[in-house]
Amino acid sequence: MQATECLLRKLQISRSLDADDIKAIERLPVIVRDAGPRSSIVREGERPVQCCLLVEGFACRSKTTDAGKRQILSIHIAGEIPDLQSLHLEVMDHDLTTLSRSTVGFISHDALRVLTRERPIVAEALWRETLIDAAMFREWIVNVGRRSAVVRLAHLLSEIATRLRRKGLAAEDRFELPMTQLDIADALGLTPVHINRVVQELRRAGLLELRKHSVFLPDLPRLRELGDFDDLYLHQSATG
Amino acid sequence: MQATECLLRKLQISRSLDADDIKAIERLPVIVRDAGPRSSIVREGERPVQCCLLVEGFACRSKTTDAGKRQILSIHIAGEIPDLQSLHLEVMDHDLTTLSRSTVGFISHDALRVLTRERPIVAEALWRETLIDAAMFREWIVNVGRRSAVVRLAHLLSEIATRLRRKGLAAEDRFELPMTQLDIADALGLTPVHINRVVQELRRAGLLELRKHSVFLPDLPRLRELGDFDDLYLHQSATG
DNA sequence: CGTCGGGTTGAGGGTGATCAAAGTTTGTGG
DNA sequence: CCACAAACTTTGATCACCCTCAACCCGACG
Repeated sequence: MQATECLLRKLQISRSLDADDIKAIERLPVIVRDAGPRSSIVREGERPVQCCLLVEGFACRSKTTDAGKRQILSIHIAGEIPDLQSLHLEVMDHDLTTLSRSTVGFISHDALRVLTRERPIVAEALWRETLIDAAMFREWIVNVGRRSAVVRLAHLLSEIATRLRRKGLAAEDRFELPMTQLDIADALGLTPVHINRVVQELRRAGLLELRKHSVFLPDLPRLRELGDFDDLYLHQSATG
Repeated sequence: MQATECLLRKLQISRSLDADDIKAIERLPVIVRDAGPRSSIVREGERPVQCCLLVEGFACRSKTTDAGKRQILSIHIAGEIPDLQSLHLEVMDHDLTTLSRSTVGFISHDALRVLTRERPIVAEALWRETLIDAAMFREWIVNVGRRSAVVRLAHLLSEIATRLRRKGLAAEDRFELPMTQLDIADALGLTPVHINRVVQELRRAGLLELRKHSVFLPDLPRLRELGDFDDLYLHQSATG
């Protein structure tokens, strides 16, 4: 019950599920497990029979090119189902890996399919989640395709801060982020060396304090402006 | 009836819809219209009440940064519904524009919602389409994030060739592509000047003939290899 | 025939990559 | 609690890919 709670919180933000919907979700059989840091949940090429609900911790999706370069596609926080797409896409086209030590809940595709076929409103809420995912991918494309290194980093930090805040997982300007500078580099399509320099640039500008894995953003408005960040693409506003 | 035909062809590739499903889709009220080249279909910030079925022609989705740089997010060909996500995301987070003169069919959200609530299998087929969309975004991120200019272009051409072929819209190695070099630049996160040089590099390598808008790919296997292209992410294989 | 969008070419510059090494923190086992 | 290894961060020097700016060319179209 605890595991599905965070899922419920997420889905209810945007949809009004009725009491039966909520009960049905709470009845979902979830197998909860702990996962070490940097452990693989699913890999490209596999055909999962379950989805992974991230109950606590951080995870990321990534692909690796023939040349061996890794590109991180998205960062995931508690309450999200990073591989929901596997419900209708038979084979994984990317990897899903934890960043921090995490607790994950596995929900079988069968159970989810029963749920979504019987409860179209729940199906729509889940569908919507995958659409928001896609919206975040679009913004990610813009970030790596059309912005300079500093702006990319400012944007990434702004996004994570905003999402953590929305979920009530952290203060907006201060949170733990279990990514190394190498991870950040792979997220932004840059090299770790250059990330280091850009981090220092943000530090000097008074926009970032980063020690180990703890982030403090002293001036979020300016960071957002620098990062060309507009949260429209997160599709969380009250009005829709 | 003609307009929904191409949609049906698409959905049936991956799903076995029953006769009633098919009838229900055929009964969808579609308003068909012609659209000039480079005309806007929906813009960022709008709240569409309909989806756009691309019956003929090419379209693309794009976003523009504060700095005024455009990033193309995807190319769309006949039979696709580039803004299907608007069914569950109230406001557009990007633009949808035609590339060539096109014919488009508009289907109201209301009609689609009725259809998907009554027919879960159709809903799943449409959901799946949006998931494939997301998979293409992921690959696009890798393309702009981690590949060199030549490789990016080779990849883009390989993808378009493969998709056109799959839909039976063109021979795999020869097709019309109504994109200028500026469009290609915006798709790959590069400048038109550099695209021009890279096009010439592919020409010299005997991998591309590009005249006006007609593309010929003399050696697709080598182009695919150069472009690091693996069609897994298109999720079209017979086995899943 | 002139204009315009788009393609092509050249020169020079800058952002970020690469390579290499040293410094720092974290974790582990003695 | 210390010693050591491993992982990560930082710094410096050099390099290359791609950008910028600018001009010219070409074909389409009025």
